[in-house]
Amino acid sequence: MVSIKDIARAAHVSHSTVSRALRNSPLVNPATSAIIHKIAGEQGYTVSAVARSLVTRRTNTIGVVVTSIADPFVGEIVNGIEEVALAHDYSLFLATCHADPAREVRAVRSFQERRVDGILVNASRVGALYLPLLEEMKVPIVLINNEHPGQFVHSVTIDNLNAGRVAARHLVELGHKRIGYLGNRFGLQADMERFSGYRQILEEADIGFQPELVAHGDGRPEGGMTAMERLLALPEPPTAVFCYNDMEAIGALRAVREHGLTVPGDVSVVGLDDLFLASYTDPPLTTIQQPKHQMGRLAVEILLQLLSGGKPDSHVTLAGILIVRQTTAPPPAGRRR
Amino acid sequence: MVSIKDIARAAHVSHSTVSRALRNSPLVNPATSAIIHKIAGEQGYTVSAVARSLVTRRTNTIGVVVTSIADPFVGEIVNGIEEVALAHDYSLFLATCHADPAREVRAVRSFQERRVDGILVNASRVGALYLPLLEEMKVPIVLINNEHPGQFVHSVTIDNLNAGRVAARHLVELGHKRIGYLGNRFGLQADMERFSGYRQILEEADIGFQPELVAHGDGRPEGGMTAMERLLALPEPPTAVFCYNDMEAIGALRAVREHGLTVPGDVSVVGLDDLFLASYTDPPLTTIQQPKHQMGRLAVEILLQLLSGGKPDSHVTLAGILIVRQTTAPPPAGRRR
DNA sequence: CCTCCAGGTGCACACGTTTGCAGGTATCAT
DNA sequence: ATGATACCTGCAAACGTGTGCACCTGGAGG
Repeated sequence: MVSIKDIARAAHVSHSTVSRALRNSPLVNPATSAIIHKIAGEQGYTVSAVARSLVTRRTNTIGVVVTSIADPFVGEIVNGIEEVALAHDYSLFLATCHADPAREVRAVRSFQERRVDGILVNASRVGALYLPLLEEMKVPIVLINNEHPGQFVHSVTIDNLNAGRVAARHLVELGHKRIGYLGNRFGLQADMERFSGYRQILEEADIGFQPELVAHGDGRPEGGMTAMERLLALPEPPTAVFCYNDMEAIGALRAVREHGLTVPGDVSVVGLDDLFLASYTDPPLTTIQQPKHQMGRLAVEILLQLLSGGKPDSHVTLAGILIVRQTTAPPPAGRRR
Repeated sequence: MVSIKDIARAAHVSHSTVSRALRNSPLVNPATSAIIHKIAGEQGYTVSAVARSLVTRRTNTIGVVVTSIADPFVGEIVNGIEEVALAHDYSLFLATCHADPAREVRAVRSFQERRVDGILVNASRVGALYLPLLEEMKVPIVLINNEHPGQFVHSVTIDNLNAGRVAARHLVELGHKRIGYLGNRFGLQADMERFSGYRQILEEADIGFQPELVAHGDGRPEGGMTAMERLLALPEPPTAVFCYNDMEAIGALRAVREHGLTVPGDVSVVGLDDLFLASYTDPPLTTIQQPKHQMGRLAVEILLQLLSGGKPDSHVTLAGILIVRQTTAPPPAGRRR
């Protein structure tokens, strides 16, 4: 592996000059610089980021910890992250935790050792556990889809409360009276907030909250399916459900289908996320669009501001948008009052 | 940021001893080791991986370049990669190239600078371009889902040819005579091989290859949909299609639906990949299962063998398995001969 | 001819580790 | 008392790069 000293020897200059030349410093004579560049090219030199990082105390890396990279939702967020990271010449360390706090702290600890410039966390389950640790390390951290009270912590989320309200209101306006909520038992705050929004609308519409219409899945199709089956087994099942996310909604669609009912004829379904596949369900899914890509971008931008000494807003919330497709309709005639 | 020298000062020993103690070297006295560990804990010391890497000439990182991390297929592969990487204390650099050769070489170059111990590439479009460059760098590289003749290059793929054969044979055995192929114009070898398998079976079954029954998408639902529309617009459309992957199959399902036809009543559909969502399409998708997770795992394992001086098989191919769900059935009665 | 200045270059140290080698101190056998 | 041995510790060099500072050279101005 060729180093700047090798080049220095070949060019009959000191390694300092080589270092400067390769970084295109104006201090070095254009002629010698040209020679150095030429030799560097011939020898196939590539600078060692690790040696550079040691002296500059900057690694130009950011650590990203997510629940599961196989989840399309986080995939799109990471896509956004990668995009702006690349644009600023930052590289990404990726770690998954699969909702396991132990793995999450392990990932963060590993990032520490690697001296990442900043950390992005999607769906933290522990937070409090290692956040104090990070504070003393002074590694800026941005939470995605998860807020945390600490004053050194920044976050970007969607407005979950409002998303719940918008979804529920859509169903109310269609004339539904029995509206279920398919939650996510691993959803933490996000689940609570979406539920709150849903409940608020029910109260405001004088429909009232009916606890038996709430079931919890696991955020994935399987969980959505079994949760929906529970609701369909009720003596008087709901005519509409608002799902924690699109994945559960997909499971719900299947449950309805297997129950011999149709969507939206017998029951309306609203998702949340607007994954690419929401357009390809049958029928196409009505959902709340979450600006996943933008969330990723924004998270990195906040991080970069922090790194350059800026003082960005500590908690950014984005609005979700209702996308009406074909899984929602007025309740079946026999069930209207 | 506290270093090993700070601890040395506090413990009244040399930094060498601290280094050894923290790595639990048997050379150091258990008593002093205990003191050092205690102080290190109090001061919140974490070793600097970058300084260590500089001297050990190992970074314990591996670079992963993929087309798009938002693609569920690559997501599952990366999941497998991450799993065994974590188990061996390797961290992952992630970069996406979006099928852009320029971005791909840029990613690889960045990995070079970061001195990754090895590189994993999913779906290379250039390969030849930077592979020679890598050879002289002696960075082991494993291609996933893409072979390359170079003798220093390793790869893991599924048996595409056989996958094409299995899919086509399944349709032939159901009685289909007009079987279409929905390819991927960006699929390169994989597309060619799957197509070849499909074509072989048609020849062997004395059905013969009909060029008009082949259309190409882009590997995503949109592309699959428009390609399928072209086939459906034929005077005598196919009664079955084999799709390059599940994503295109999902698009195909939608095209059929919007054309007023049913699956599998009017046309059968076979996908390839067996994404998690294949179970949740309507009807659930018949497909060839690709061992995505295992491919990721295997790729890393090969890499690790290379890193420890082993000589693993350079080209591993895995078998796909036909998963029959509900998108395939005999052709409609009127169309049978 | 002397002085000054600007443009280039090199010296030396720093960054935080790891590690071969030498040295130092007990303990023990001779 | 001397030597050998085992155990522990420190010295110093190395990894590859960046950078403040001093130095040198040549040319311009006085």
